[in-house]
Amino acid sequence: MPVTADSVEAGDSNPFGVLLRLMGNADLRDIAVIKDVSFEELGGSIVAVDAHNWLYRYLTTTVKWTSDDIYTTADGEEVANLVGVIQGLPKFFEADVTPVFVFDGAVTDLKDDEVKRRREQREQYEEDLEAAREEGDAIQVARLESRTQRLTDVIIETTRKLLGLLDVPIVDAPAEGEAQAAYMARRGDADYVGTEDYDALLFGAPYTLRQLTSSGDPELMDFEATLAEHDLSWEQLVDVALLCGTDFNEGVRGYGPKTAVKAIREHGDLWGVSEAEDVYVENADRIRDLFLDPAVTDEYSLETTIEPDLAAARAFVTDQWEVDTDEVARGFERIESSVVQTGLDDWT
DNA sequence: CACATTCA
DNA sequence: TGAATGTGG
Repeated sequence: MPVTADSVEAGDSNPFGVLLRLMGNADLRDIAVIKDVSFEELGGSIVAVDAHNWLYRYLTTTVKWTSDDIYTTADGEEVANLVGVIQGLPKFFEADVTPVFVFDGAVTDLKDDEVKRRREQREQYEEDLEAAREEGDAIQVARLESRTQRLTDVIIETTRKLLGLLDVPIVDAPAEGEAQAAYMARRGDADYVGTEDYDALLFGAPYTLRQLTSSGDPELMDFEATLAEHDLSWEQLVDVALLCGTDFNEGVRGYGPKTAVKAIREHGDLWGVSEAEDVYVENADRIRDLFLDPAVTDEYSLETTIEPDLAAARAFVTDQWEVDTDEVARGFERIESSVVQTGLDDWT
């Protein structure tokens, strides 16, 4: 599947990086076949991690409980991501799981409206935040800060740099990282897609791991089992999502997961439903295509032998960025011992 | 996105 | 029971 630039806004590398979610598709959870797995049984596998999703997860949950000044440099640059990376990687290494971080490329123009809405929303939050700071309302400040959290260029760049020093493979998606990760998994280059996003299912990711950032065991979302469970084709599953709502469209009022599945099965596809039940989904064909045939690339190489330059990585985090916490120190120790023990090192 | 609450 | 809506993270 070649790179198709049709549906991608050329050269527009998401300048906002905002990940405020105005609408998601948690509705898909009710449809998806999900089972619990243990991290141990993933040993030896490769996980294509949706890098933005993973980072965001760390920035909004794990890291935010440490105090700001720890990861804010003298110039006011917030690099909590460095803590997240060092804290999050050991989990993979210790289970002998090789992560591959897939970064987003250009933003799809269909998402323009969405991005615009998010930016406006963010600006509003920042105004409120300023006001809350002036009033000294600490609780409100904390709440709004979590909402304005975003992946800045510095965060993306320093994350990439650090992953590079740790010899963790990186892949650059032409558009959606999620789509690229799913593609790699479908080709068999990765065993799983790692993301919290249910969209992975719509991109046809055979197996998706959720909750990779939390301490418990992950969830496994099974694509084929999901289709079989509801007797749907991939195309039909996407149509179901179009009715419920995706990142690219608002759902049709009155259609949740149950109703949507029922309708699609009854009428075959979205057009059948449109005709029979008088509903309309804007840009349906384009969005459909975005999930079924997204812009992806074969230009990637996966080096599964990880040989981190720990000295350089430590220097980067603690000296250059002056992030020196117990969490970071422990994270490095765990990385050091796990990489050696699990044989991710190439000593042959 | 998860979870709780409310409405039909 | 399922859909819609609001809140917290």
